[in-house]
Amino acid sequence: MAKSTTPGTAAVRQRGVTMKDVAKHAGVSRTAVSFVLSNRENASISEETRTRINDAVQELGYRPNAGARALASQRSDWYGIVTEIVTAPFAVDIIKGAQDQAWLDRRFLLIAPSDQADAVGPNQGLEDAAIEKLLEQRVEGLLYAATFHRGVRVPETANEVPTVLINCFDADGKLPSIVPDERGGGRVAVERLLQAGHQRIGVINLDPVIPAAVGRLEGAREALSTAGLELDPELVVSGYATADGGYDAACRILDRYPPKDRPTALFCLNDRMAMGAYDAIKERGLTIPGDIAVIGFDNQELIAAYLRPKLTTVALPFEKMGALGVQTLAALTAGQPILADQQLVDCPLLERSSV
Amino acid sequence: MAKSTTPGTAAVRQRGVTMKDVAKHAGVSRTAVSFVLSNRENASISEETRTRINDAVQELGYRPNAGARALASQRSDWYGIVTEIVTAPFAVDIIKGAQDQAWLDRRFLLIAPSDQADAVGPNQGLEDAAIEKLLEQRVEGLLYAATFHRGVRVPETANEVPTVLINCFDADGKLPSIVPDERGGGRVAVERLLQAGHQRIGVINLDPVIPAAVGRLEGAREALSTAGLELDPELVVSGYATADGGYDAACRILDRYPPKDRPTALFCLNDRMAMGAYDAIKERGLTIPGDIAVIGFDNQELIAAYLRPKLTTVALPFEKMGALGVQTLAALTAGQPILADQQLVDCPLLERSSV
DNA sequence: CTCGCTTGGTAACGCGCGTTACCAACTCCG
DNA sequence: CGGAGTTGGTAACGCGCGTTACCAAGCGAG
Repeated sequence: MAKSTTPGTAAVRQRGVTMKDVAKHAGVSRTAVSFVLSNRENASISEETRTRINDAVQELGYRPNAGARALASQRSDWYGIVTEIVTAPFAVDIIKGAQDQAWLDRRFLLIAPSDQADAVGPNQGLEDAAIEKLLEQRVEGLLYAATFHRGVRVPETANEVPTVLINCFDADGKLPSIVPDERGGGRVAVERLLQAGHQRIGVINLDPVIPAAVGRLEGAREALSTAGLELDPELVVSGYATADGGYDAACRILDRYPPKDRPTALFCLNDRMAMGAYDAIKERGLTIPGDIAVIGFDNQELIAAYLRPKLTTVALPFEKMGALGVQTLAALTAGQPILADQQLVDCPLLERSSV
Repeated sequence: MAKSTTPGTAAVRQRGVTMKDVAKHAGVSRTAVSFVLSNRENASISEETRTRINDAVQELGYRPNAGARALASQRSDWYGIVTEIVTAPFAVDIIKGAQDQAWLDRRFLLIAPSDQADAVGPNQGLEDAAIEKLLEQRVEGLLYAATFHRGVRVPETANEVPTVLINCFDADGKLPSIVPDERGGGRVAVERLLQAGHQRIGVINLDPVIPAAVGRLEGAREALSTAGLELDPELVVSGYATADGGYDAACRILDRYPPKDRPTALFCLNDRMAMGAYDAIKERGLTIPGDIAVIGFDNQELIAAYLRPKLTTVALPFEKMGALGVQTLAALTAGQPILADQQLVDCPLLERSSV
């Protein structure tokens, strides 16, 4: 094999500089090298040899072998995250948040796919296999993240290592979890509408059984009751969680009343439905927010930030949940007690131009 | 520490079953265990002891230690991907495609963040650090992926290992890359419009210097000239690559002509601009696709699939590029020659309802 | 019987590193 | 001057596994 270093071909060999090479180059023992590289407190290495070793590291371009280190030290500095987000990237910011936090903690995040989404799908095995693979890598903790807030059942194997659920909770109630504060989000949304002077507020609801719908609606009810109002059941309509569903629901609610009785604001329980509601409103010659204010939920950037007018909405704190997941895991692996079995994370209001 | 196996706490210990344990349990040597587990051809292990060993593996719940294996065998089965996609997840399907393919090849994908996006950003160091970390894990190959098609400069260190660029190309022209066939995409889009009978086609252009704009426009020109038509420069307007930009551009193009001279179709060079164009069209009381057909580019699901009517668009083959990246890497690490320095991947037309 | 060959294994080394035990040479103090 | 403590290191083991020697028993052929 030629010595050429043609980039991008297998001819480029790993340099393979080991601690032994460094030691020889610096004229010391391998142990000494290990000591200075790991910055041991009670090392007792003279300043002079210390710099000599560091120089050798530089000159040879030594790079520690993480695998060997993990083997010897019995800790890998890895967390694993298994998630269907890889497959359905709606909540990809969870990964981002986790990744960033892990990076800060000088840890690596091993990302493995799952497909729990379709319950007992065709390749249910994938998830178990993924966890198995992660454990083979000797991850020190496991994150389990879902694309939408719901109860899940985590495979048994996950119990071998500290595990934290993100954007979902353990149906068996044994594992700690981190979920959005849907109720608080619903409350803040309706408070915003009330503050803008709206009293008659229509709600475009999701499938009423999912945790998101339950929580957000409850929050809405709370906000209204604090203002001395009640949620008129007639003003709550459900639909498919799509733009079409939102369009249909908005049409129903808008056409049901004469203009003066019409709600002056719509709280759409997700942004996709808000997108459909926009069409229904514009189609009727009404303006946003002039005639009807709209507030969404989820803060799907691609929708909320590009609708015209831009959609005021409540954000799902994906990134924060991811980061908190890693922090919680760090606490667990360090043997610290967890703060709470289920941590709620705020859903902040994002003001744009539709209210 | 109590023996309780409270899940999710540090009390749960790694089981730590090693090959030695398996060997003892099966009454054989560790070597024998290693042989059957790695399915050696010329093993010469009797069928009987083979099953005895397998049983022991089952009973003890033995799980190989990937790190130790990597250390001994001098191969990690890992690829690294460094990408700003973690930060700006527009092209997250690249990761998905790569991950799936890697999974098929029984390899792991180590995902590390980058922020090349902002040229010489505040933490330019992040990228180098990320690559460094990946090399410490002894990845066998490197993928480098961008959120949008452009030239990049990859840090030197990446040369120590086979490297493939995805959705970007090496500004120095040394590394193999995989990019979308923008020109083919532009052609197929305009062909679709021509086929629907449109002759007067407006183009809403991106920033004219980026590769995507150049390629797509060239493709459009090709399609027209094949049909004996020419691209009227007056019908090409540029704008910011946002919904607002698309709205403005569409307004300009629509208001410039009397109805009979107006283009009957708009080719928007990305979906966000198409989203804005929708508004401009509807605002003028025109229907899609009745009065004006619209075709987009990128296939951003959240936009294209939820616009009303659903947007016909050309898809960027993110997933395929990711998969192809891993395949190319596999070929490189196996010492096979690469197929081509720059591989183009088809951008397929996605028919929906706006043409 | 003996030589050579197959079958069914095992002992032992090394991968790169963390860590513990130990050791020689210098102080310092009485 | 002798012993205790400090400074500046080193030898050697083990982490879990792949792999290469090597070896004993059985067996057929000459």
